[in-house]
Amino acid sequence: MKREIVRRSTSQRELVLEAICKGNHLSAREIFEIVSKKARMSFGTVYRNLQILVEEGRIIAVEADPSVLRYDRRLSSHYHLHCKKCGKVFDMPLSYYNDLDKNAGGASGFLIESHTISFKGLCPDCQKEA
Amino acid sequence: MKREIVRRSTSQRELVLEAICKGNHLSAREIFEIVSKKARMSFGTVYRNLQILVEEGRIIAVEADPSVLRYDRRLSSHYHLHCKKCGKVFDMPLSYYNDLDKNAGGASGFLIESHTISFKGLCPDCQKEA
DNA sequence: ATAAGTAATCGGAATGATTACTAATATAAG
DNA sequence: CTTATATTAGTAATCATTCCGATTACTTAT
Repeated sequence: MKREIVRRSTSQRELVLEAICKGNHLSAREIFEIVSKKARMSFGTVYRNLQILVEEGRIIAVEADPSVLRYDRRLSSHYHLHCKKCGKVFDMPLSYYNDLDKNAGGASGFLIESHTISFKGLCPDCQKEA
Repeated sequence: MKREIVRRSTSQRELVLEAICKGNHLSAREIFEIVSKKARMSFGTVYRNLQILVEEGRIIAVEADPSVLRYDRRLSSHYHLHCKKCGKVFDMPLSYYNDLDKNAGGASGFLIESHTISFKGLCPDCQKEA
């Protein structure tokens, strides 16, 4: 019998969410830097609120850059590209392959919940410089 | 004019490679624990040799578990599943979608080098327990 | 065989992301 | 307003990974 946690609305949580919605694939550090200018804010608070927002399904954690988790507002599932040069993460204009989970699960014996596809390459800006 | 680095064969490097080939998707820490029983070995040496072996194309780094890089002998490109419960990483029996890179690059303006697909779910053993 | 040049090693310190902890604060409900 | 407890700030701790300086050990040429 676990007690139900009743979430409270706090300015810090709303500011974190706002930063994510305005920004693009921000890291916890970047979010902290934006939000700490507008309100008193500690690092732990950023991380805790990111976990809560993910749990509530309001944002998603993006793992395209292996060195750092990035966060994005929740839209329909999609894929990402990580630019080798500038390190930024971009959305890829492909829709989610629903069939992939079913197909991959069937033959293999794994119970598949979801998948992510991460592309590696160069973004348009970095191609120009090269 | 960059000087060519001439690699030397060392017992540490061979032991790292051997551990990877015998094991399955080991982390740097796990490799260290195996190899340090057989020879004098420091952490930095494990990491340096992992980088070298990846560079030489003899092993690959697998990013399916976001919290830690794992290493695998180099086979034909394939995909991985990260079990939510036990945390292990498994090979998925699917062959690499060569077309995906071409298709995704064409429309988007990105120059795509490669992609990875990571599945999340439960491995057969963990399904039984649940 | 010896010396020179340099790749590789050890061991530990440094870094960077993330998590954990504690006392103080703030919110929702009665 | 009071109470219960979710949330916070601030800091310490953890964990993976990288970096660095001194030493060791291959390799090649003498």
